[in-house]
Amino acid sequence: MEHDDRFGRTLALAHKAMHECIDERMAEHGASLATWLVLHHAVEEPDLSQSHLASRLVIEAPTLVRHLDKLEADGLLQRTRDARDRRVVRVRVTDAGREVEARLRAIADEMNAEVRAAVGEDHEIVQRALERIREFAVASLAERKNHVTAS
Amino acid sequence: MEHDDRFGRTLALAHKAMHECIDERMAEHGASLATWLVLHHAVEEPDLSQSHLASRLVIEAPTLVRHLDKLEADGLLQRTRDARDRRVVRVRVTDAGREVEARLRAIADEMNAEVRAAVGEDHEIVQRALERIREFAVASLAERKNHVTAS
DNA sequence: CACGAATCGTTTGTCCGCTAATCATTAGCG
DNA sequence: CGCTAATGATTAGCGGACAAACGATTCGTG
Repeated sequence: MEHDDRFGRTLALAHKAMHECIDERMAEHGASLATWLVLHHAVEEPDLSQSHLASRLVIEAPTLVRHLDKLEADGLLQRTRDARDRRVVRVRVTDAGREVEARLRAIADEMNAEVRAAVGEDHEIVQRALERIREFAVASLAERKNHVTAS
Repeated sequence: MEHDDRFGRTLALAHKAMHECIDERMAEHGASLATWLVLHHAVEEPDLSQSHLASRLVIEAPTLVRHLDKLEADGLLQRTRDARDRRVVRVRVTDAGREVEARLRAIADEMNAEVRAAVGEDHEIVQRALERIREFAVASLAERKNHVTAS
């Protein structure tokens, strides 16, 4: 009783605990999960524009700006205006940034392996289920927006 | 390729999409997921102290204070100082608050059912897996803190 | 070619979460 | 008894997300 077996609640609590755990581990290296994600995607795809990088990260442009401000101030990446289209800013990770990213990625990979082990043999089922949840929610949201614009 | 099959990422994206979807539905009633959760737990267990309510919600006391400020200003609940221990504040939902809570709970239940359907027959497996993830992360975090205090 | 529309990055302001510090009150112990 | 310690709520301030509005630039169509 009182266990509140709502799916969304379980999902939220699992997410919160895992996020907190990773954040804590990365904090020992003076970083955070959010800034690592930026750094990671910027390493994976060099010279992205900020808007493209934001869409890879599934965050909005203003959120990205602050992370880039911090990472640039820490000397982990550089912002350069594109010569051909002077509106866009290209993001490039420095050597120091690549080193930090590698250390943080090791943490993320380790955490990932531990969680996968904790889940056990069902991890593929679970991962697919999570993807379906996301697809459903995104579709539901999109449909709602259509109704609004149609009204 | 480039699919980034990290478990934590999938979890985070599913959580984000579902949270956004529920928030959007509740926004049509002038509410948010966060404030509904407060209202809901306050209805379920009347006359809780704020610190106990916060622990039920798995948020910190200062976070709760702001939600209570808003809900009280909207006339959905009342705060009264306990006579026996004048430090504690007891939270009681008003009739208007109960009405709003019921409407929002209907939204939550509907969303829950839809997500469960989207997941399919594996929903129990998935829910248990999410609970294991949380347990692992919480345990890992606690152990880390022990090491810190022991050092 | 020129002017209105779209695009890109940024600023501003809000929401929700946290920690650290503060204030009132109560508990406990000398 | 009285003083210190602990407890409950609050305030202040920060991190990370968002939307809305703004300047700068480029596009596109007349």
